[in-house]
Amino acid sequence: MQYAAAPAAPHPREQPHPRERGRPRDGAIDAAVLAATLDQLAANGYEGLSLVAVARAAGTTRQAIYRRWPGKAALAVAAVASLPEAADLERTGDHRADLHAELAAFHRGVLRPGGVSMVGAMLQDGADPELRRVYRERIVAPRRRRIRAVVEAAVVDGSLPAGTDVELVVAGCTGSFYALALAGAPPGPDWPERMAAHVFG
Amino acid sequence: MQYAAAPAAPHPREQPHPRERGRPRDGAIDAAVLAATLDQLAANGYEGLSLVAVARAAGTTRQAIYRRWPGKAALAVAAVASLPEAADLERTGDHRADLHAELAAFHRGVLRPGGVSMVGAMLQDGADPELRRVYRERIVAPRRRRIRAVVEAAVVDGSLPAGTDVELVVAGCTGSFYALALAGAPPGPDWPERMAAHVFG
Amino acid sequence: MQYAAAPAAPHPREQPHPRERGRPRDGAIDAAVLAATLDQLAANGYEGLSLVAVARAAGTTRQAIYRRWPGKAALAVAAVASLPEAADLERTGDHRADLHAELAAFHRGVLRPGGVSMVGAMLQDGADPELRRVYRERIVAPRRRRIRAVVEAAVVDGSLPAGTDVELVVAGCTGSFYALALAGAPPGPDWPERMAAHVFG
Amino acid sequence: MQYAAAPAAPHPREQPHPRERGRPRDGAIDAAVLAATLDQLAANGYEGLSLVAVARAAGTTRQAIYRRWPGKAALAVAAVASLPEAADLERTGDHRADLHAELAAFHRGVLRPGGVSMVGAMLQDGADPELRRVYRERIVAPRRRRIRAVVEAAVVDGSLPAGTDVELVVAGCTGSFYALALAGAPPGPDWPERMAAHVFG
DNA sequence: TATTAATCGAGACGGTACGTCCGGTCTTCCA
DNA sequence: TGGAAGACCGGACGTACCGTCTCGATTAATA
Repeated sequence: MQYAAAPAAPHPREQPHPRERGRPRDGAIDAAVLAATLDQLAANGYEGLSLVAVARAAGTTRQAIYRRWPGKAALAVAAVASLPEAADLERTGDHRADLHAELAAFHRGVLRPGGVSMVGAMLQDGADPELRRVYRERIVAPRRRRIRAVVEAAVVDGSLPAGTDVELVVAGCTGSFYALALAGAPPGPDWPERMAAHVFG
Repeated sequence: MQYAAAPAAPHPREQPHPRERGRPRDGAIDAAVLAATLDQLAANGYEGLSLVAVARAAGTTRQAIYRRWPGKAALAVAAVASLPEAADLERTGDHRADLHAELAAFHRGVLRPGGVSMVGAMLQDGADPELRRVYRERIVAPRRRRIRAVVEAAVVDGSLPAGTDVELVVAGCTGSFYALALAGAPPGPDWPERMAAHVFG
Repeated sequence: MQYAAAPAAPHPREQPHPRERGRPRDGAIDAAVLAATLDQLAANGYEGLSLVAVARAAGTTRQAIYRRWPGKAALAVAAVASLPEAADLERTGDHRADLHAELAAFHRGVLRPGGVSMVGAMLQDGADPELRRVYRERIVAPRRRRIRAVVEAAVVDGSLPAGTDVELVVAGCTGSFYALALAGAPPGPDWPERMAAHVFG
Repeated sequence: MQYAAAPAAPHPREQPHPRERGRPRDGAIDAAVLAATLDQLAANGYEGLSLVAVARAAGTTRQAIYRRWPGKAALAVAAVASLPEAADLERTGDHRADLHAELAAFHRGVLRPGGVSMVGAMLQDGADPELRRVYRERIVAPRRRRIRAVVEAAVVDGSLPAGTDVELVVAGCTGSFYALALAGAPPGPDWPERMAAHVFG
């Protein structure tokens, strides 16, 4: 179990009767299923995600999954949505140090088991559109927003030239990691520092 | 196990005897299957790629496919790899124009049906190692080599500063595309030009 | 591994938990599949028995068949074994009439569709040992036991000489049928009577 | 290789031009294929007879088989027809000794590797009718004829009663072996003697 | 001696069946 | 009512076989 589900996430399928009748859902099953889903998703991609394997790994049955989510795609969405969102970092005003800190956080995140695989899964057409949307909203967008803030601040105070194509700088930061991973040469632990030096050389 | 479908080796699986023994493969089947695979890939993505549908669309049988490629994944790689790889481009000496041309070729390639999906598949841990190796050798490495040549030439003649981190520049070129695709904002047709301008601003 | 389809155990595979858990098997499928199998067996013989055709004729799927029997051979055995086994017959004390009745029952059984083919399959070295064991236990042994009882009773009361080789008499009863079938001259409907007369001439 | 093909058997498929042109057939292939076919037939039955396995065991290819026989059924027929026919035995006039000798010959034959399996294969509906016909003519009928001759001679000279059902006596001789084999209790080496004693007790 | 024609090894091809796995739905018992 | 177990349909996957076909290389009788 590599990931912890976000604790505040509401129950995926709203109960028809808000007044809960009968036996209540076992919350431990939600967590175990989501964690197992993330593992499977990272290890085998969306296509290789097997509900029977998830149920087995979570110590429950397929039916318990279908009671909570309408299908495979929704389960994957929920699993990704349960990933903890990185907290905002302190800004020091030293842009290079700020970017270094952001990229170090990104690096730690993407190097978690299955992190790169998850990126790969999200790039595939087969993935459910809703799944990709949630992943972007919860994982990709916040990270981009934070990196962009650092870069824009640098442009404002003249650390970067005025005409800088901010979008490409931001995309190049995380993108260089993907490109190197795809080339079979994932960058080493000094990558965040090198990247920050490259941008603010 | 060899999956390559290089244009110089018309039959996907290298024959152990260079002198071909037995009835030769029907090249029309190779072409029809690859074309049908690309269609299916574009229409339904990798997950929706069905060998029986491919065989039917190609007017042949599943067995003829399995004779050529060991399975669905290899077929998909072969289909993408079978598309005409951009020949080595003329160098004009104008580094910015050269990089623009290279990135335009990359852009065309990655926007082909299933191109991004293929990148995603190759980033996943579950992918067959041999498959990833072939993909890197046939697709990723040549492209990186060509882009690197342009960047290094620019460093040599002073168009880029001496201490430039060439690897990060190269990785940032294609990587920015991946990052934008992952963010749900795949760059538009002016991306090669913007990227070249960004590097050689 | 249990193939038996005894009337007292309606589900072919014994459930590990005597208290049945989960959704129970649909008995109508068992019946429909066995009936379709017998039809196919009679029409095309064992070799021409196709599980997909059986499933289609039974209005179900191959998977439902594989849930019940491990394969084609076991299905064929179950089909033949599923037909009503002659109950123990009343002994009249008239040994000749008793033997006649037993052999008539055997005759009816072995003339059922696929009956002789099944005997042939069970004589072959390639047959699954477990399969042969079940066939012997459920089909062959009871019949032999009943015929032997008649013959032994005849020896006891002097209708047959004291030194009679009972085993050979019993084996000769059913065996003569096999020998004639092998010779391409399967005996006619008077065979049970002739055989009884031959033994108790 | 358990069996030797009959040496005098003519080439299975007549050559269209009696004047042999081109490369002549390799007679060794005929023999090797027939022997391998008999082995496979005995080991796996007619259904389990695989031409690719036969070709491999015979050190040749499927095509060489199809050049000689039109298909699987014809190959099996030819293989069975190649079995050496047992020579007629000397009659001593001692009926019991004569029957003993005949049954001993039958016993030796049926105990050869795959002998019982071959009987089983011939009892199955799936076997080609022509195949069964040839087997009967070449193997079963001569044996029956010889045993019948002994029994009829015994009836003629009064060793057996006048009204004896000769057909059932003959069928019971070999049939008892089949019945015991089917019951999982194949008779031991004294069976020919016991059987002769049983008939002429 | 050169030609001709058939065989041999090898393997592709269409078609069909087998046995396994998964997704999504359902039906039963038990807590 | 939820949970565990498992049956159900539909469909895809990968393997094996049959009978036909098309290659290159070989081998002998003929021209």
